Amino acid sequence: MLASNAVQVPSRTTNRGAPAAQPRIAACIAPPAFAASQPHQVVLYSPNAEIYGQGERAAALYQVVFGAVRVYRLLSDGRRQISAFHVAGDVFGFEADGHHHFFAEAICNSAIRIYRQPIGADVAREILPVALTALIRAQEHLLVIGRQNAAERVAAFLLDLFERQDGLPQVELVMSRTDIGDYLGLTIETVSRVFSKFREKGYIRLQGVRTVNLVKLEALRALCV
Amino acid sequence: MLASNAVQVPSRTTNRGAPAAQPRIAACIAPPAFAASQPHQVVLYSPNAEIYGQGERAAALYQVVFGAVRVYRLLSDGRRQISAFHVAGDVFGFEADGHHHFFAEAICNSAIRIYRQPIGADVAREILPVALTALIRAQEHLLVIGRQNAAERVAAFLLDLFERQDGLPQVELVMSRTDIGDYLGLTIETVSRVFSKFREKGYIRLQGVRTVNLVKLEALRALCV
DNA sequence: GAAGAAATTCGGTTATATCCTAAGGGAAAC
DNA sequence: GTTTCCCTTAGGATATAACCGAATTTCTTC
Repeated sequence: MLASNAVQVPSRTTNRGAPAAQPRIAACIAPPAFAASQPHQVVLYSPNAEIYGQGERAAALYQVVFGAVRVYRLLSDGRRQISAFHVAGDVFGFEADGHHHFFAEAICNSAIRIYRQPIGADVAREILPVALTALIRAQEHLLVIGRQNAAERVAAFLLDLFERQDGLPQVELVMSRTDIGDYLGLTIETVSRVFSKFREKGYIRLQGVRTVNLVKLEALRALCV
Repeated sequence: MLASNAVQVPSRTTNRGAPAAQPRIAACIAPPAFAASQPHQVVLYSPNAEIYGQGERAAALYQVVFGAVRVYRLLSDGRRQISAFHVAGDVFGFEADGHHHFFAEAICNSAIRIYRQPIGADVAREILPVALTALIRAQEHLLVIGRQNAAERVAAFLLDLFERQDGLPQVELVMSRTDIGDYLGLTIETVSRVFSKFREKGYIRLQGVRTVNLVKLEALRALCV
């Protein structure tokens, strides 16, 4: 079905999660289409498996078929900043100079569609709006972590997930508290405290640790205006 | 030379700077070219003049001919996050959905080349790498304000200016301490204190308030690795 | 050159989030 | 069913940067 030389084997395992498993080539499922007309392959990744690493040559675009991905950068002492989470349908892996400036890892079991063709004018026109959306998201996130306090950051995070889920008020957190903290520029203790405070105030209801019901949307919205 | 209906008049004045002056149409100078083949106009802006505002319809791309621009976003209580500074040659004003999500203002007297044409496939291919560079810059800035302390942020800021100036160790700060603070997610007092500390340690030398000599580049680099 | 206004720097206090430690809970493995 | 491990929650001390007030410098304007 697919040539074996197309398999990408993760070269690196992070020190934050479980050992990365070998990605396997999946049957070609057909979920949210981006450029399905373009030749591509679909690769499966286990939790915490590296999809690409900082410094590697970049020659592909990636689209989440199912699962979730975190894109992040590290300081030498281990401090980590997650710049984005990606879920089904999202395209990521844009690089300007042929090299990856970030790490990308699967958060949970995930399937990633990989496009390895060079970008022609037609493709550029297709992915430009996707790249611009990512740019705006990143710049809006700058406001959140640069100028908002802990509660405001968490509220913005929950509302962002909410809106990405087409307004379903029950939000599934695929990522851990550590991931959320590293995305919001906070520690896990602070994230946990804010979740507790929101629960006490009746803004949210927690079913287990990974399921959040947004009860008082207005209160959350009022926090991050 | 240029049609008078092409003049863009700033509709809004910020509460942070001096009143905005009317932009005037400039003679067509010919500095760093981006898409000089495309039809465009050049508009002059006075310090603190608004180039575009959040919510306005976005139908143009902008390139700094000379001067400097800040792009920022506001919270309702006035907190401000500057997402980028742009200097001669930089292209900005990308928007994904036909609306501006940010404000753009001239910092000093500036000339801006404005391209109003819709983006075709050929143009998309040309500006995609520019947009991707902006995306990477924004995401790298997330690491700075999300995970680095005050000294590390200022060091990263100075080194960024240094590298954008092709390695000239004398850096001219076109922006105020307030702007720097709002770019780094710090208050002006903290920015000022870090400058003083760097001066005491011999990392930098200050000639006046707006001229910085980077004396110990290695020390600054060591701060933000 | 003098006066006024704005921007910057400085000092001290306070608040927020981190750091550190430990307890509690849930999922996976045995 | 039990154990183990990891993630999460919780509590208290600490540190960093914000906040407040004021002095100083720099730039404008006359």
